[in-house]
Amino acid sequence: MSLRMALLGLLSVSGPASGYDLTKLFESTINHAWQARHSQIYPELNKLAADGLVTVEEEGPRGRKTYTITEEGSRTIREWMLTTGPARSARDEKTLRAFLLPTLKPEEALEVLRETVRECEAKLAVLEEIERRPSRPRTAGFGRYALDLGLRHTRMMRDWAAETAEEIERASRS
Amino acid sequence: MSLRMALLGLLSVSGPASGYDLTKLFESTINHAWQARHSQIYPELNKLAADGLVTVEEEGPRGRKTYTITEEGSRTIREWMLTTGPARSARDEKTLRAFLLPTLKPEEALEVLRETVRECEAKLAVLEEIERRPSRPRTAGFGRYALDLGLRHTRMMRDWAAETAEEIERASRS
DNA sequence: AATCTCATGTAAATAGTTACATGATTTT
DNA sequence: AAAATCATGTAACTATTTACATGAGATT
Repeated sequence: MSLRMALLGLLSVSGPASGYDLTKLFESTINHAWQARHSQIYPELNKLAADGLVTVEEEGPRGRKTYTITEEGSRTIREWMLTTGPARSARDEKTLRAFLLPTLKPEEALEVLRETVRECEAKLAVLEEIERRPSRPRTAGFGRYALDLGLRHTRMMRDWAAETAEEIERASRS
Repeated sequence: MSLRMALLGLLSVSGPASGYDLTKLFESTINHAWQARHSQIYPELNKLAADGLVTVEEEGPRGRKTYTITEEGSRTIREWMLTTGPARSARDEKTLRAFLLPTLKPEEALEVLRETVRECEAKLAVLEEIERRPSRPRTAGFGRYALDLGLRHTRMMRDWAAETAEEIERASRS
């Protein structure tokens, strides 16, 4: 269901787009909250069209199909957004690794944490660069929230890794 | 692969356990980073046993099987933990919803954000309660990192939702 | 005796990944 | 002319969810 909603959401906020566009949009916007390959996106768009939630308004060169969200599609995404249910799937391999840190010896755990700090800082540099450059008006509002959450999440992770490393270091010295 | 590693990790840190125990451990510890039902856990444990990464050392009443991690299992989890690869899957439906907030009208988005704040605060109360009560020695180190990250994540989310709500309110007043 | 919790499993369906397949248009 | 990018798709495999199925032991 989430993939459907992600696609409807992107079409709703960014306007009409092709499967190819959506694949790239996925990568450049919601990538850190949800991932999908073109091999999953194309069939899903066909299903969405069959269900009347999107339409192909335009066919361009190289077989390009431009999808547009329909009234029914808009109603569907709106209802999903307003549905409050605690049944939210959350999977994060990085966090999983963090949980399993105690399986390692202190020196090994330290190395993993330091690597995490480095990765977070690299990601922060990218996100802060995006923050500085003005975005195209079409995705402005959308990008704002996404970016802000991404920045906060990455900083949180970096701080946790750094402080946990310090704690382990202190403990192993005593 | 992640489910295998989660199971090996839990067995490594918490000691021998049954599929039933592991199902509950999953829920009570790494639930916010990874989920798995018993219908996925039981077959995976059988595969792990077939691959020699765990053994059934003990069979109890009601067909209970107590799994223990083997030397090879320990080597496997250790290698996975030390492998740094940027190929980490991360899926979070809550964050996805946050991204799609611009599909809603400001008043609706506000309501969703306020609900998010309430949910985070409820979750924080639970986590802070766990933090206060002393844990059993067997899962102490494990619980520490998991809990700390969970607390930080939930606070980050709450603050983001609250501040974003304020921002939308300010914007809609002008 | 009934109900609850412990305990394990399988089957069917949906979701997601990896690999294969093809061809048009644009850029160098 | 070659290489890069645009563009869509399918097949096979793996992962995950939902629903079905069963029975033992403990508690009320």
